[in-house]
Amino acid sequence: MARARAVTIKDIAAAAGVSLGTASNALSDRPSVGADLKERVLEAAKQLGYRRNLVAANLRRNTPRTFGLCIPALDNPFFCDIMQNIVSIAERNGFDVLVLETREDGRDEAAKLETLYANRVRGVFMVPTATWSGSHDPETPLIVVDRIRPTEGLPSVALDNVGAVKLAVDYLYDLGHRDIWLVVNSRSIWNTNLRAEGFEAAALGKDGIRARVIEVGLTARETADQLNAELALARPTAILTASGIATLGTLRALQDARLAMPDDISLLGFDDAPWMDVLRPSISVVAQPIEEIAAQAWALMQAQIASEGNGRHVELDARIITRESTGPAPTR
Amino acid sequence: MARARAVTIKDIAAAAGVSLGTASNALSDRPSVGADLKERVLEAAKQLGYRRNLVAANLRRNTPRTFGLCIPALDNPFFCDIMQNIVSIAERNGFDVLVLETREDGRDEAAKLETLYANRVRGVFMVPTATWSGSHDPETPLIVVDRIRPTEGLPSVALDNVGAVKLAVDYLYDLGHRDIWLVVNSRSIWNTNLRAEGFEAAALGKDGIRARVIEVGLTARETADQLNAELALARPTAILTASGIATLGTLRALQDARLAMPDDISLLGFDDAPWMDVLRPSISVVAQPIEEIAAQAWALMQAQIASEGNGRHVELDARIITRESTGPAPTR
DNA sequence: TTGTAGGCGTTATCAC
DNA sequence: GTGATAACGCCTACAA
Repeated sequence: MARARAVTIKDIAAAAGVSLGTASNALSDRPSVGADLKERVLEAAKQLGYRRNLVAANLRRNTPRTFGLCIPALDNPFFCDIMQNIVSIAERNGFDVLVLETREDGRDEAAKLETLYANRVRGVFMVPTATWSGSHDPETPLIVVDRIRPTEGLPSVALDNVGAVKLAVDYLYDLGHRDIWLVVNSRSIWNTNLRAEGFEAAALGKDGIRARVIEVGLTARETADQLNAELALARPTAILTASGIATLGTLRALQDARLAMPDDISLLGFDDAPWMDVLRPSISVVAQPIEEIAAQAWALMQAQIASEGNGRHVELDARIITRESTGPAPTR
Repeated sequence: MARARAVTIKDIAAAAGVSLGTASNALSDRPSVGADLKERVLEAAKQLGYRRNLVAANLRRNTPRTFGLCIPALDNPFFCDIMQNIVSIAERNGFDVLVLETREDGRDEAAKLETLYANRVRGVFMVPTATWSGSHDPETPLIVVDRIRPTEGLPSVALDNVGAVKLAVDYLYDLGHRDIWLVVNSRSIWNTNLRAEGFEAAALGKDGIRARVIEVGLTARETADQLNAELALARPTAILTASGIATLGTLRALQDARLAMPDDISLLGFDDAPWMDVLRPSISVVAQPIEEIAAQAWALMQAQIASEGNGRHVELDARIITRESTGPAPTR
């Protein structure tokens, strides 16, 4: 499709009988232009169906109205939520978002970042993979989202993972649970490992609690199978999970073991999902404040662009959504 | 953050001691450049950390390496899957994609489309809202995805909705079901209405079948409540749903009514989701070929760019994923 | 094979 | 308040 030449500012300047500069000023709504001329220019623009060429504009002003977003997996509901919120805020502020998927691949990630830089994005929001080298363009503001890694002090925003788990343990403890398991997919993942550490730390401070971390595979199926094996040997009164996948797998294991929630056992999931609110019993969860995470990421980006608050790290609090899967500990 | 001037082609030309044109040719890997010079240029580029400015390049050649994607809702797993697949294909082909969310709002949609055009995207993939005016830039290839509307012949790709439902009805009929309901959220939505029509048509051709369309509200909760009311009065042997939301709501209703799947009743959902495979019983579904939809959308886009096959419409077949929620009709 | 120069559509800086 | 004119960084005839 050979694109016809689009109508440019020059065309409308000619049509309105003004100079190119004046046309530009009028179209950009700059103060220094007479009301009558402005009218004429705008009219001509509408007549000709003028559409500002943002790529030219961006080239000229060197501050594009585009942000970049690097997400590990676009088919993951949690990341989709993050994306949805960031895109939404950006749009509200008149920015576009270039979305790239890194598929949890560190090599790829570096290439994706380069692509973003080649497009001269104004800044990058990034959920880094575990293998990210950390290398980035110091000229382009970069906000790390959700996953903080023990690296150079990049500005970042994430859940207070330790606090979240502590909240969960408190909640279960107050319901009378003394025998609690944490199901975690892999302690080699930074966030879930933090949650496991938080779990152990929280348990340490409680009287008469028997807390145990069950480390399982990365899929829901593996989680279910391995948890089933554990449940054949012993049984807690409550299970807390450290991720959405773990929640799903645990749910399956409990159904396989014909344990009723919350009468036989309480289940407190991690990360909310629409179906959790609908199923019977609906699933209580530790929910991340995704909107707030996105809002803080945006705020950090603005600060970074204004070169304030370099390297600040923001941690946000989780909240517990109480539904039907959690209840008082059974008295045995 | 006042961005320092980035290193340009001019800088590396100077550093390599060649002319600007040669530098450009070398960096673009054009044939007409000596091996030694090319080497020197590439070396200089690496030394200085040169990064091609794509916005300048795009401006010059007027064929950006960016596509636009308009999606109604970024928090919907089905659309996320579509997006993931399109983004993935685009990336594989060296293109970026600008993602915009229309929130099912037709006014917004027009504005979003304008944004994309302002960025001079190479083409637009779009899942249109019900209220889309259909207006678009004839110069920019537009591929309609998932939702075909009875409009001007835009190239489009979608599920064969009628065929999908026919497949589902055949499947249930063969299992012995004669009393089948279709739960559909709203017949004012084009796709789900097609599914309802397909359901009625498919049932017409079957001996001794009693088929009924239950139209419910737009949320899973409403679906559950309204279906519960219906189930109090009568009960089919199988329920087919017309969307993911409807599936979720139906599931809740069945759990509320304490109907066991598949012994009391069979449930065949629409659109697959990870949790459906994990829960007990796992949910059988009519699944859309999302990868193929994305691949076809891409192919249509390429054809459109080459100005072939204008206005072609592609329909793809659904397939049934048999899991535990469907089984032979109970003999009463 | 290499260098030169014009232009893509804007914005911004000047004179007027 | 308005109008030339010079960038922005790159690509690409075309000339050398």
